[in-house]
Amino acid sequence: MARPRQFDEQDAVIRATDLFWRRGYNATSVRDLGAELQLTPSSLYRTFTDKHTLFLRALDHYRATDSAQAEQRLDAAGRPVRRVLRDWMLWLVSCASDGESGRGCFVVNTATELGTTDAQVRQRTEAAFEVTRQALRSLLREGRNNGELPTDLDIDAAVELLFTTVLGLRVRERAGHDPERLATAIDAAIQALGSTR
Amino acid sequence: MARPRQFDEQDAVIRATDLFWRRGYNATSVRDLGAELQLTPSSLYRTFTDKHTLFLRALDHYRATDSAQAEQRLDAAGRPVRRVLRDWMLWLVSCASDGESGRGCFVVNTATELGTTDAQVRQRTEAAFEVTRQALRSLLREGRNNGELPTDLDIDAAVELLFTTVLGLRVRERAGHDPERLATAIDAAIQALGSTR
DNA sequence: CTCATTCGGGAACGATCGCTCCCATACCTC
DNA sequence: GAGGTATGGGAGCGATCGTTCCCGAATGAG
Repeated sequence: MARPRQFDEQDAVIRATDLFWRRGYNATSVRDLGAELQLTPSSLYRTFTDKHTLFLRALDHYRATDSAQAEQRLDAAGRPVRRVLRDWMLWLVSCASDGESGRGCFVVNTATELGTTDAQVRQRTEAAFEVTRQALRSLLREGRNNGELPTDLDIDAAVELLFTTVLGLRVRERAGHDPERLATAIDAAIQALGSTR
Repeated sequence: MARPRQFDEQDAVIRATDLFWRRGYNATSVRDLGAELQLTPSSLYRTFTDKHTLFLRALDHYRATDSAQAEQRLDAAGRPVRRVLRDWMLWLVSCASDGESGRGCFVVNTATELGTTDAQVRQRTEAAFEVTRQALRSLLREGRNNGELPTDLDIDAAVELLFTTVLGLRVRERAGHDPERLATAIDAAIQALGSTR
């Protein structure tokens, strides 16, 4: 029934995610979004309700694509655990640098910009964080079980350290820090897991 | 000559720092600042030129007080290096929680919000980061020299790991994460330094 | 005291903010 | 084809943005 859309809603969400990711929530205006998504204010509001709702959509899309890809790359699937972890972290601080640099992580940027002020946003960032922690936990458990990591490794402590390190790496990538130094930090974090094997 | 100020400029900078710290640059309006600093727009602009310049003043003030205090707490002065490091990191994630929580680190918040877009801001955040790294380096060197840390400790790598961890801790404090988990991450980071002594 | 100078207070500038409304247009259903 | 419906385009809403200007008040210098 009625006239169909002339734009792809999913594509619009992708462009919105990119813009929010680079500039943050407050620095991105509805008119910026309109120009980037190539749709008028009326279409934008009819489709996405308002700026805040579109931002939540962008966060959800980021989690369903970028975050999901990160989680997938953490799946060992028989490969050496240390290698998987190292490649994963190196990818985290370099993937955003393809083409243009300093985007960091959309979730981390959002968490620091909005803090705990927005309940809906916080729920999503926390969920994204928890997924990462769980993926790290699974990987470390697998490494400990198959002997690649020390049998007395404190998984909970290692997860907290690695997860915290990852957040720091994301901040540093956003801040434009030297990739070699980030690589040094990554190797040090992995070495902290212990020396078995 | 002429009429003197009725307000304390330094006190105004302190209040401005507090506001920028909590809300970030873009989310803080000049009128918000005026209400907090209890001065009219004309006084604000006559004294601080404009919003951006006042923000730089706030960043400088933060570095001269909070950052300087952090650096000071990293000075071992004969105390055990691990203990100094642990107390320092615990203080980092708890000091901002006195009274009101989730402020994180003003420098980290700024670096993630503005990224590398603002040259004047970036210069200041990078300078603050470098000070922290140097303080960590000095502490680790002292620990290695007096036998508290392994003699074969890779100082550069350890600095990168600790510094990255600290940034992650700041993000997590801002995000309202459980202090106990942050403490777990801190202990894991220190344990990663090695087991001598 | 006089005067130049800077102050505090506040109105108001143009621009932009997030958002709404209207209408001709284009499509699906019947 | 006719009718109902959601679309795209765009003017424009009130509010707020960062900033400027003006003016009476208060002060130090001569």
